[in-house]
Amino acid sequence: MTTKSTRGERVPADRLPVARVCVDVPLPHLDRPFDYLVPAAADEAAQPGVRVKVRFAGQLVGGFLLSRAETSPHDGKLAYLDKVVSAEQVLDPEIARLARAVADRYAGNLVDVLRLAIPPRHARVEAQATPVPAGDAAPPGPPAGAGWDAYVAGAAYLRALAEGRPARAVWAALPGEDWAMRIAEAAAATVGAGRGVVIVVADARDLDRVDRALGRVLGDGRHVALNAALGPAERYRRFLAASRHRVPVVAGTRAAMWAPVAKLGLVVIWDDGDDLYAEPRAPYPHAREVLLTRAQLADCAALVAGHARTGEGQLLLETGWAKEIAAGRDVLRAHAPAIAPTGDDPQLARDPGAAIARLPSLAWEGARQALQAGAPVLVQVPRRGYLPSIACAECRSPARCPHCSGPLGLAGARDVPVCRWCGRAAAAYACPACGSRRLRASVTGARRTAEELGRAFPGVTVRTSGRDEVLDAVPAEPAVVVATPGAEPVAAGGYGAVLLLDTWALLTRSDLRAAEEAMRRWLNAAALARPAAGGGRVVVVADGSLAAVQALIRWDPAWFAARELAERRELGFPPAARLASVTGRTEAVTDLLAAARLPAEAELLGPVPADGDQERMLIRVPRSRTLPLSQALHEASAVRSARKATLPVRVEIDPADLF
DNA sequence: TCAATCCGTATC
DNA sequence: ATACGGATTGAC
Repeated sequence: MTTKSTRGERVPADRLPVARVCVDVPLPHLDRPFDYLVPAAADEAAQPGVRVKVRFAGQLVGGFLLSRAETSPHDGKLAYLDKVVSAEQVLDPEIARLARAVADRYAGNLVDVLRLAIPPRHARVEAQATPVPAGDAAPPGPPAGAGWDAYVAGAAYLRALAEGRPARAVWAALPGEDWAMRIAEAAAATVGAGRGVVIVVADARDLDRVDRALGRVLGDGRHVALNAALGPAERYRRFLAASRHRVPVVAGTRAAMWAPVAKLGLVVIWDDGDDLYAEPRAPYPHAREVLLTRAQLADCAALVAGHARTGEGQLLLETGWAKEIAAGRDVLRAHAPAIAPTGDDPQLARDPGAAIARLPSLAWEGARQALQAGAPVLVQVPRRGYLPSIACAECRSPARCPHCSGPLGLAGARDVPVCRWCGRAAAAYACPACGSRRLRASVTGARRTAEELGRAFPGVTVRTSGRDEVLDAVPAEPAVVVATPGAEPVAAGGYGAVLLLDTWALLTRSDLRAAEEAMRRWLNAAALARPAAGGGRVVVVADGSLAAVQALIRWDPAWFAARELAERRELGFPPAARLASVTGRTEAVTDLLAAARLPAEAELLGPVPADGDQERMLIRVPRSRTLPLSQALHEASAVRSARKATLPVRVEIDPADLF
């Protein structure tokens, strides 16, 4: 592969002698292709998508060959490619376009996105022939699609996939749904049309479910699972299985959204509200947005799925970009458990001595009956560690800034609430819902629940599933299963009862998405219960008049999402508006914003203090101004980096943590 | 007048 | 990071 030869003997390739290269230098002002000459000896290997080494500003750096051209617009003389690292075309043209679009949208660099999209090379793996991937050896299973008949537009959607049409849907999965199997069926329909599929789930446990379902529906060797936990060799091996088009279907956690497949026909994201979908590395793209962009660019089908519905999912429906797939009320009634609220007493909840008081009698009774009937009981408790926020002491509405609707917090030891977004003090705060002027801090959840419940139900097995140790499944026998959100094991035959405790801690988080997130977690847990006809019941320990609780009781995620979106329109929050955050030392933030030619509609909020000696500014624009905003911020970053500004500034579009 | 050095800027 | 060009300085 080496193109090195004796000095001076290199000649350019006859045809398309120019290689357009994305160099591995993550500086915003160098975020554009650079042209190099292809030595004749490297002509064959220097195909679009290969890794190359080039001399750039005196240094040897890596890069990706984006395309070949006959001529270059560059005035100066071109240098030769130093070498083609390997002939493996790891950057698919579809992914190259996607990565550029994502970089543009998130005010980031192409190289940064490519680093997220393409796993590090493993030469030994690359030299091997791609093996047929291992999977559950089983003959292709049930006839695809029957399970989709329960949904109003379900059968039509599968038909569209089978015909290779770019159908886009937001799917509200029924409680108790074998969603992994439905997704596998959708994948099979798409594969049947000769197209590829990319499926993204939030964590390893969900991936296992999808992996098994795909094995059953597609048979062996038709898909790979890309797990973030894989070692570098296996990760690259599976990436190559997709990249070399050995499999039509890729399923995986976040990074799998970049997986190349031949003739992409469908992208799927399950439970798109999960915060694991927010990429923690620059430029911080969200998996849902990446996949929707991908579907848009590839003109393929998309499926945004979950028991819950996010504001973003709702927006896709309201703008007409996607169609709804949901079950009718009668079908829903047949699948849903009986759900009832029971008030909690905040005084008792705060008293560490009142252990059993956290289990109101309705919840206790529901659990007891389920255990007696021989069924397991799921108890969901929040994880500790949420940011303390403040809420009305009377009606518990989260306290929001009268000026910009940002969350109020208590700064320092004083009692004056201060907005976390715009920094204004709200000394005269009165609750807009009930008029009360009394405020209280929210409490965090407790982890002693397992022991407490052990005492509440003597003789019953108590199992826990949480961050440290996650249970996949529990048998259909009496047991109390205490789990944190996202770690709920599936129960064979469903839980007899699901108890949602300490909801207060979830609902009063100062996060913009607190209610949406609480709703999502409750629905995901409640979906594991048996149908009401089979004795399944859910008890949510929360005020029954709260909208999220109402939506849960009626199992109406659509109503709740529409309400949330309407509220965010009112308040100017994402996804109804676009927000960017700029975080860094004061001088740096000021410097960047001074250089930024922001859209005329841009509204600046802040500054507010951030970690360490940093501060944060928020910039709000209408959704339609997203690209001008990103472009302005990227350009301003470019000006700073060209000037060798040393103080770092972090730019995020639609930041995941809006406090 | 020329060479050594400094500074800013582009990096193909 | 490094390399190059134009400006600047200093010695003859």
